[in-house]
Amino acid sequence: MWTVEAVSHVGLEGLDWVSCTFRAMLSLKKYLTEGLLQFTILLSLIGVRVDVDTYLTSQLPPLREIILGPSSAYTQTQFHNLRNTLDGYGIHPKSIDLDNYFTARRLLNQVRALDRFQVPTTEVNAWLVHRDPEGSVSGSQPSSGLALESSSGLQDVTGPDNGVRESETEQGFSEDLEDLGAVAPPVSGDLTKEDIDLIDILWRQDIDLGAGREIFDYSHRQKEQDVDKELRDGAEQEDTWPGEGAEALARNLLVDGETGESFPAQFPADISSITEAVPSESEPPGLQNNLLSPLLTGTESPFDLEQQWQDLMSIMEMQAMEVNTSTSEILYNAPPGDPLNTNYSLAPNTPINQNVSLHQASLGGCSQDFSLFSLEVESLPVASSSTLLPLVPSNSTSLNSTFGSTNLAGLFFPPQLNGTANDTASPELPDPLGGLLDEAMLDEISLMDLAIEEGFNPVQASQLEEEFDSDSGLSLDSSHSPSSLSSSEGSSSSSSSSSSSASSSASSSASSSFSEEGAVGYSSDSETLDLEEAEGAVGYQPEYSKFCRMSYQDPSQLSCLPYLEHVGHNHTYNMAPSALDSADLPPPSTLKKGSKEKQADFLDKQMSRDEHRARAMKIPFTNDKIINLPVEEFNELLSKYQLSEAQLSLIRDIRRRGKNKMAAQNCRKRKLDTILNLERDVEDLQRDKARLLREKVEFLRSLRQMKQKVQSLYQEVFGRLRDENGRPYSPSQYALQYAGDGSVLLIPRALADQQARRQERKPKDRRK
DNA sequence: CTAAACTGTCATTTC
DNA sequence: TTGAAATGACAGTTT
Repeated sequence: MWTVEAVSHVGLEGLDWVSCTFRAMLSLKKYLTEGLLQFTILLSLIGVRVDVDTYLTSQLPPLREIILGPSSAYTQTQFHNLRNTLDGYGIHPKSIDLDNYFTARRLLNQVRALDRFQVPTTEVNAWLVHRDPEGSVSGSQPSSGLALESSSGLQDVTGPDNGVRESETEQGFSEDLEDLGAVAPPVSGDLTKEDIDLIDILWRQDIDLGAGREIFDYSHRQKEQDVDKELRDGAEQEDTWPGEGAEALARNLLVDGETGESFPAQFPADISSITEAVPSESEPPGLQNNLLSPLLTGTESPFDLEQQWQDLMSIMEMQAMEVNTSTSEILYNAPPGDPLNTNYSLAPNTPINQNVSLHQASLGGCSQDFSLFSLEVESLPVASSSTLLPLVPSNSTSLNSTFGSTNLAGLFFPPQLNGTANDTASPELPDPLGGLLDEAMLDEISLMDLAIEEGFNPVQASQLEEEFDSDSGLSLDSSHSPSSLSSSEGSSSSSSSSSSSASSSASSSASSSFSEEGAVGYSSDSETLDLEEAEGAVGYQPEYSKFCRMSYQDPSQLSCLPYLEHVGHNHTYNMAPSALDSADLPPPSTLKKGSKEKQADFLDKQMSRDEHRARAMKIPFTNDKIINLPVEEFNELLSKYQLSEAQLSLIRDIRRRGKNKMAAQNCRKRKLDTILNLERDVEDLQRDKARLLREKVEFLRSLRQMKQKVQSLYQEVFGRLRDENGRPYSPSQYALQYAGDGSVLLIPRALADQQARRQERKPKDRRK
């Protein structure tokens, strides 16, 4: 259904575009916007990171999410870090894994950067400067094909605001660097103005999305929330324990969104200052768009684009679906009204065809793994004996070709392909972007091979992205933890189901280990417990979503976060009861005192109520153990310590609640699975029903044809029969009867009627 | 600000 | 009989 909607949507857009082709400015901008978007998403889908997203304005916040899924925040963080790494700016010294990762990827990214598609910033800006004298009047009334290029914000670019903006940009950037604890001067020799702008734009876009870089750092977000909370009601403290210095520290220290580095900040947080430094944030699209891309304006509805790209993602999902079912799906989607309607199987033809066009337009040649699509495309005409058949050959050839002008035209002219003129081949369509985008795209496509050689399969990545709802193409590691794989269960009928189970289970070890071990500072064997937890208890751990809601499904990746890396590797704490109190206190004299305190503070915020209670009651072991230990070991553990009645009661409550919590989670998961399974069953049954109905229609049709054939043969034979006088028999008096042995007898009509009646009764009698 | 979704908890039932 | 699991219901929190 969505496919039809998506295609029709694109088709409408396309018609609109066609009608406005030569009026052009708005249309061209729209065209370019869509084109860039499609281009970007397409490449993102196949694993080539083109940061056109960067150049899109804040009006398109969902884009990143659509491309990368909910994990995009993490990817974004990576990207910032990547740029920082590439540009020589400071990365957090503690994030060794991250550094290794980026070191490993640096070459590829540098190579990519060489050929990076950079239409919007420098080149276009310069071009706009040239256009300024003549086209600065207004962008809304383009009179020629060229004038239309002058976007509405041209004045702003070259006007006084530009200088202001640049200075502000640099100011903001230097602030950024300061915030990052940068080791390089704000404008180093390696950094071009373009780079600065790019970074600025990236940053700005992040802010556009509602947050600074900090948004990608959960610790920081959490800390911010906590700090805010503390500021709001400082008396709320439920459980206080020694080490309040951390909180005091938290008031003055903020964690950098990318590096995790602490830095002093005046309240309110740095976001506000950033926003002040970048005044275009709050301004209407004009200036901003100029900065980002003069080709883009605010005319495009984000929702439409979002819809389109969600549809695109859905198409990618469809790629993973079983292709053989397409026919029955078609039947299923057809209006089930009259099964005898001969149009029954033909009804969805139009959507099908549009669907094919969309595939070509959006996905053609994007991967070598396209056999599914071509299969589908080629199999569709079988089911749809329609006038749209001639389209198929061109489509299949296009599918097999690489990105060229043809496919680009298909990419950027989906409207025409999907519109009424389905047969019109794309090559003769005007392609103003042709050369420009061709090269860029081809370059990126060629670079895609590098990515593949790197062990990164874009198709797999996109599928993984769908399955696990995480791990964007540039995630650190596409491998998932064993627990996530093992617990993704066969019961998961749909992607959502599998994603929930996988993500939750994958996260269980990470979340619990961090929240417990990191926060409390004891329990050296929480990992084994976590494994048990993940395997034995279905592994649905909601703390995960609290802890790193952003993207992390793979616990191994957590180590790449600086502030988590410290925690994750912190196995130095032991569970000795005597060490508890000292562990609770932040280590007084360490080099990383500040960060440790901060982490303790942060992780403290992550603790559940029971954990706080346990800490308050000085329970000498982790809630993890309390909850997950078998009864014997649990009792054994209790016997080791001399606990007060209150402590024992609390421990029992914690155990009960913990067990019940997991039970509730399992229960809900089970419920959800049941619902999903039922849903799938219903779908299957409906599919079967549709298939059976179709077969019935076929049988009835063939039966009718055979009857007609028999009737005509009967009449022919009967008409040739002559009596002894050479006259034909009267049909009213005689009839032909088929004998069991295949012979045909001519008998009187009355006798034939009698026998017919008998034969009619017999089945009825049998039924009775 | 509100509705919906999510999550934790309790009470009770089931195994 | 007891403990653990399952589940409905409710409340608090987040989106």
